[in-house]
Amino acid sequence: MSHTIGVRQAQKQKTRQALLDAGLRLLAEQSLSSLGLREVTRMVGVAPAAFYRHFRDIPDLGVALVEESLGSLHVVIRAILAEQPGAEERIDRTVAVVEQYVRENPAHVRFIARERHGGVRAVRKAIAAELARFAAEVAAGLREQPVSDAWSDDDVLMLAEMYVDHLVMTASAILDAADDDDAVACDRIAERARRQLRLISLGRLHWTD
Amino acid sequence: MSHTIGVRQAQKQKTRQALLDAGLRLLAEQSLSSLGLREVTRMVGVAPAAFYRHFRDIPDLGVALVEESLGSLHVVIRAILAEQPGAEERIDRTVAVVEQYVRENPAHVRFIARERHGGVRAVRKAIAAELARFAAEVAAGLREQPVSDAWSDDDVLMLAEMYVDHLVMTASAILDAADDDDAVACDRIAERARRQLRLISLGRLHWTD
DNA sequence: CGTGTCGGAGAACGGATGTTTACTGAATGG
DNA sequence: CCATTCAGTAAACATCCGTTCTCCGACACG
Repeated sequence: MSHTIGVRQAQKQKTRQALLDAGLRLLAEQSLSSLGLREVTRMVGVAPAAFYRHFRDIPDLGVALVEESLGSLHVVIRAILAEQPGAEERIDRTVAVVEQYVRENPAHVRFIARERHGGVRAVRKAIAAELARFAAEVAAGLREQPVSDAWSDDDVLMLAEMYVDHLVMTASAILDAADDDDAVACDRIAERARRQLRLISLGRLHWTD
Repeated sequence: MSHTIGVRQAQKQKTRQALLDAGLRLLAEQSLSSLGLREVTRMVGVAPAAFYRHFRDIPDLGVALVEESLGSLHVVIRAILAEQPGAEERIDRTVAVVEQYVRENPAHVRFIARERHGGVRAVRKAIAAELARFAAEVAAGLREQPVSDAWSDDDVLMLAEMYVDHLVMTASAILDAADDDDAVACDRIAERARRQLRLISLGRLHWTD
């Protein structure tokens, strides 16, 4: 294994992570543009000035949260694209994976949905760039499927972007229902998502007319 | 014409509207949860305490902005649903209407997109309720088309919700591009939206299999 | 082992915040 | 015409904010 470097750096990264966690927790009930620096440090239990050892300002922390949030989403995308069987099973698995991800990472999902159109330009741009990368990744996955043989690259990307948008919207909708402890609404949204994916899938089959 | 009541009430509504306008303007570069009461009154040129004559607090002003914003969106929905000719012209007109609406009401569009998943619960709920009403209205419009004859009411509503979501996302995307004065990106997004609508339309035609 | 590095503490700053209070003066309506 | 209503004013309140400064003490390393 690699040489363990620095009790110093280890502690620094620990508090840095604590700041990120506290920020994410506080963002459950407000937007990034109203998140206070002192608020974050207070929750971690460090002096306000310590914040500057890790981030230039709050938007900077926001950008770091984008990387953290969408980094873990990468796993989800790959899991969905790796599915082998037919269209129907694929859709079921996709929605199931999204449901599970939302259940396990509610704060990250909420953060992305909230700040995607939020009040901090730098964070908006970071999210948009990352989602564009996801769309490209999905497009590459779709390309490999025989169904896309007659498609132009532009159209494949268009479809991929629709999938990504639909994924974010679905995740956010499930989260909203989960916040109200409304399991019935959760299932209803999941079923709706499945049918919407089926509809898109149908359109995809008949695209080349 | 009706009896003109109250120079008193007229002036009151005038400042109330001024507060709403100022709030909407300030929300171009921040979220509602960080909008300051004093900030709003300062821009209007009125004492901070005067705010309380019109709204209980900032979230209250937020829900008033929801009514104002989505009230004007009603017109767009009806304009789209009233289209008579074939599917292709319908799609073109739909996107054109959305483009025009975004160009004429950028602040309202941004507000809805931003606060739909924003940090203020009351506003989120108000937007969700209003969008649900839109979806119901769209569903009623779709029901009347012969294509939907074999559809269940649930499926029609599912489709309507997809249209509404797609509409909001498209409007927001066009707005983002317009903010960067990127006319090319605007056109690209509009074209993408048209193709996505075509894909959905295709799926719709083959749903009953 | 001794010296330099550096993450964090603590205090202080000027300024902005939401809310309440007592008030003014013009429109209102009997 | 006169008493009342009420939108808006002005000042004061306690708090909170982001940022800067100096200082400390534990780790790093030659």
